[in-house]
Amino acid sequence: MRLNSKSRYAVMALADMASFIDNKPVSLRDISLRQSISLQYLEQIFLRLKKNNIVKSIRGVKGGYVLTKDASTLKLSEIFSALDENVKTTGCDNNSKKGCNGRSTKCITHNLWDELDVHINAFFENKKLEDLIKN
Amino acid sequence: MRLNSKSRYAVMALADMASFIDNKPVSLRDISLRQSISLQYLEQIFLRLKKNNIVKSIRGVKGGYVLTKDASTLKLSEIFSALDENVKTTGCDNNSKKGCNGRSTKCITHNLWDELDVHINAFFENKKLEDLIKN
DNA sequence: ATATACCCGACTAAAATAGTCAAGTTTACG
DNA sequence: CGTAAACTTGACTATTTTAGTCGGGTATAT
Ligand code: FES
Ligand code: FES
Repeated sequence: MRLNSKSRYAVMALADMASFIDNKPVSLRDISLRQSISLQYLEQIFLRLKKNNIVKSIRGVKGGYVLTKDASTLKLSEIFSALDENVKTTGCDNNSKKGCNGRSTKCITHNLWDELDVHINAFFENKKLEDLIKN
Repeated sequence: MRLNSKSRYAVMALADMASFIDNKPVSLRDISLRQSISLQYLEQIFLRLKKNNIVKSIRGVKGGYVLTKDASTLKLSEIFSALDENVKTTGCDNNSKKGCNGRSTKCITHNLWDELDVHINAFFENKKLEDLIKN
């Protein structure tokens, strides 16, 4: 099981922002340099974060991004869902009655993977952005 | 985060075997039919399981596979590692001192992903094959 | 004016995934 | 003995996902 780089970078970038507590906007260029993440990749990521109201943008010179909520209330699960990075270990469509094998009942492992999803999501639900900057 | 089909099928197939408690060998053909998994894919999977001593094989007519240990002691983590399906959410080489960004120190999110790995692995470590057949 | 910084859609090389194919070997059973 | 059932093994492939890049915008402080 891997984590994709978009999510990893998103958390990294937001943690970077949060560690500079002055509420001036932070430019992606700065994050890019400090964290060694491609600027153009960051732009892609922040578009998503913005659309999902995790950051807001200020355009023009001296512009950048600011967090819309405090790092102490921002959950990792919010960040992940903003990037469509959802945990899904089942092989079937969870919204359907059908199983991963195409049959009309769920397979013998379905409940296990369901439990696993819950287990992993709990981690993201309980972690706040703040938790990783007070290090 | 997804789970690959090899691991999912491996657990499914082993659970199938474990639910027939008579200790006669179970043929892949039977598992294939009961669980709707491609026979040839199962062969590939069981090669791995055999090499890692999770099952043993009996060749020839009336042959098949049998579990080498009891379902009550077989941990999911053993199955996963047999298939090289390891949890790894960090972006860096954990054995190296270097960070995911190529620098000489670990990045600001490294400890978080490390914690996540531990969290997920704990699930596989605590789950036994038996847990999913007494349903 | 102009440089800084966000905005956004399209594109792509490389890797991973989810299998299939083909050609064996071994052994129970009639 | 012959044969079918079942394991063994390596190679191959189509598709999808990943991890970005490219290129052309628009807004605004100075
Ligand atoms: S994983 Fe949902 S039915 Fe198999
Ligand atoms: S994830 Fe290990 S250094 Fe970034």
